[in-house]
Amino acid sequence: MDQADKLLNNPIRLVVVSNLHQVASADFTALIVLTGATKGNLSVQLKKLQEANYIKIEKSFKDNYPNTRCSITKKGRHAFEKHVTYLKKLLQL
Amino acid sequence: MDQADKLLNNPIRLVVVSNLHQVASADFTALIVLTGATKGNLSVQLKKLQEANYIKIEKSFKDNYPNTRCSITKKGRHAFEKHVTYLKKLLQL
DNA sequence: ATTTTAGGTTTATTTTATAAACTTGTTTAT
DNA sequence: ATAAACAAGTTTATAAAATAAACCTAAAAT
Repeated sequence: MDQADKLLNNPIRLVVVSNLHQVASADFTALIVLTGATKGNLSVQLKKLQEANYIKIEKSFKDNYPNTRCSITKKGRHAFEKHVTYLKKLLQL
Repeated sequence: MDQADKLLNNPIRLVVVSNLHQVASADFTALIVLTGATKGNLSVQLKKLQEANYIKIEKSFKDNYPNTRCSITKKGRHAFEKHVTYLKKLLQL
């Protein structure tokens, strides 16, 4: 029934998904600042979210530099909301 | 400043601490039921919480059987409350 | 007396998290 | 024009964590 979402236990991924739940999209650099993660770590965590189809990653070039832009998917949004519901119940919020 | 508590990322530990935050004490068997964890896993997670001084573990014999009773410490309570505050802020609750 | 149940712990294994090292290309300084 | 520094990531090696299987000790049941 009501369970913790395994992907959303990790604090970096939770911050990312929580943010993408609010903001249409965010790029790699913004997520580095937001999470405080190293680039390598963020790269791995984003790939996991993408593989689970929680987020969509679009690569392009911006001002001559590679740019990685992330946005939440319907599935990701749903998972996030379910996880929040679970937490609220557990923590009595 | 405001950060996720590493020990409370794990869902089993979160459920345990959340419960002990409300109930004076709970024994091993009750926590097995509550968390749905295997005995081995719960044993490990409780030890981690104890090593961090988040919970106190008292062993005795009850009806001739060993009985492991857990309760939250001041430090555990504080950590839990801080973590909840962090989550509320992050998730906008 | 041996099998099953109770209440755990320890150990082995898999998974996960993380940072260091690497890659590819761009801009700036010499 | 070349070298050095910067930008934006990815891959890989390593450390840490999660988990379940196997194990232990004793009690109760058959």
